[in-house]
Amino acid sequence: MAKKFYITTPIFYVNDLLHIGHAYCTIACDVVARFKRWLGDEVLFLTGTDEHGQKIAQAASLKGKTPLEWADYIVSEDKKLWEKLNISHDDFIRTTEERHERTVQEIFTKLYQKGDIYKGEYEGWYCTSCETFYLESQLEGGRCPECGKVTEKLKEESYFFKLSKYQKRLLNYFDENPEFMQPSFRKAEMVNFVKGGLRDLSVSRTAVKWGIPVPFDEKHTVYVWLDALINYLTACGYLEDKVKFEKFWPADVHLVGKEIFKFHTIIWPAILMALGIPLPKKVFGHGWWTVEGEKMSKSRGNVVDPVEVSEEFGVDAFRYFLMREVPFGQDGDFSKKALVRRYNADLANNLGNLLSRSLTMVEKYVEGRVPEPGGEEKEDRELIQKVKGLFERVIKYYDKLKLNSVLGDIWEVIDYANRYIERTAPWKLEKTDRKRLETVLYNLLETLRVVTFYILPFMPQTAERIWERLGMEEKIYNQKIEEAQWGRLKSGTKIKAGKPLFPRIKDDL
RNA sequence: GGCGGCGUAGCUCAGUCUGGUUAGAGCAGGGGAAUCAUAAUCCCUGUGUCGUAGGUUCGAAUCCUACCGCCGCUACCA
Repeated sequence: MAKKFYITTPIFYVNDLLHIGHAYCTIACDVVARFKRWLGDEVLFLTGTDEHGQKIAQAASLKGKTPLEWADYIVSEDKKLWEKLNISHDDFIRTTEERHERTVQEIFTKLYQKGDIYKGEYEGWYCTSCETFYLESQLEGGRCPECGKVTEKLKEESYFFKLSKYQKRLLNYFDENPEFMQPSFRKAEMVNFVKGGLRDLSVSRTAVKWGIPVPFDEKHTVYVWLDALINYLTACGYLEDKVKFEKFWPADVHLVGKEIFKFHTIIWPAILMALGIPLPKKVFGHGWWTVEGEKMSKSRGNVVDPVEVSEEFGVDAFRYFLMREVPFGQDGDFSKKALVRRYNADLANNLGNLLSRSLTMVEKYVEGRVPEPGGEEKEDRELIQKVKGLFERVIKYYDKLKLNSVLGDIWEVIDYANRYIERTAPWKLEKTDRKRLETVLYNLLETLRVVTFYILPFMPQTAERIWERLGMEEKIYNQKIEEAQWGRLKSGTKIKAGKPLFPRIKDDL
């Protein structure tokens, strides 16, 4: 029976176009989703957009649009980006969709009836020109942190979620499920935070009009975070498809940025506990990208546009760089210099050149056809062992989402294959030992063929291109996992030598 | 302020939990080989105060203390 696998990105706020950080998160999910599909799991990979809230209404009116018109525009841009980056999501949820609004209202009502949401008063400092409430701690010298104007203390009617009630249960859960939060250094911060005491959470607003109405009290709208988090339930059929819900919930991985880790590891679990629903198995908080050593920000004007980078270096090179450059979970630095270095060293010199030299030799020495392998010698066995051992090593890393280590292991095999060529020196064998030559070339091609399966989740286009070069007729996407076993390459297959996969980039930057 | 983390080769880091061979890897640099290949590849090449000062120990990058430097978290802004 196929296992299920439910993985999510956050839903991205539609206040602006997406940047490298969003692309990073989504590409990482895509890699994992593709790998799991290859394993034969039934995958639900979800992404989408968070469309409610004051900021969206403001952004829209600034452009002379209604909030929904504005959201529609951003959504169409987001979808274009995911297509460009080869993102293979199964669903794209928008919080303005009817299926979601109904789910949120249902859940709000349920929690209210249960007593976990109650009506109270929210006390805060209100800035009339920004129409926003602030906590005392957010004020800068008693003034609005946004516009600097004087704020006034106001009380607002609000519904509250009894977050405080779940403090103990959360700590117990963290304790009993050490894998729940990753990376571990962020876990410590969360545990600490909960230990410090939890206050009930205001989960409705009367000042915010652009939001989902509280069903039994329409002057309130649902707080955007509650609205947003519930998307994970909506999309797997919480309300409308019991069978689907039973199958996919709980989510296997919520992959989120470190800045929203807390919402996913504290507030979200507490809500689920209140609903009596199992918690997601894992929440992973990834790091941020700086650019040329500097924090990325609009005001600095250094926001990296994923479209631009993919157009300049290729989508796969971009995907590769993001996944390879930084241990997953840590912050990383994006620079063209670093990208070019990775591109040349890993993609052009190691992988690309390995393919080129292998295919050329097959063309020159054995008429472009996969030869018949003969008896194995020591270096053959070493190579084959490396290739065969890849699966076991890689799957451990996938479980921990150490995607950069997955690539590290794949490239170890690629490096080894280059060394294998030097050791066996086929150009000499060509003159001295045809049988041995054929074995060596077969092993090389077979190594490339198997490795291509491992490259596929990271660089789908590249995998497809290598696959074609190797003379495979079926699409690699349709291949079952068994095809990655050593020795499935058929002798006699006609290969297709061609231009370099990754032409070297002159690094005069 | 409170809690936590980090400081190892020019650069990025592994190793520290479970103390014990000459402290490792990649990239960059230097030398050489080879010629199938995208001047790619392969081989050789690092005497590094393992932040500083103490301590524990037969023995510490690894445990403890202090100090210096950097960073994260400290809720309702997505």
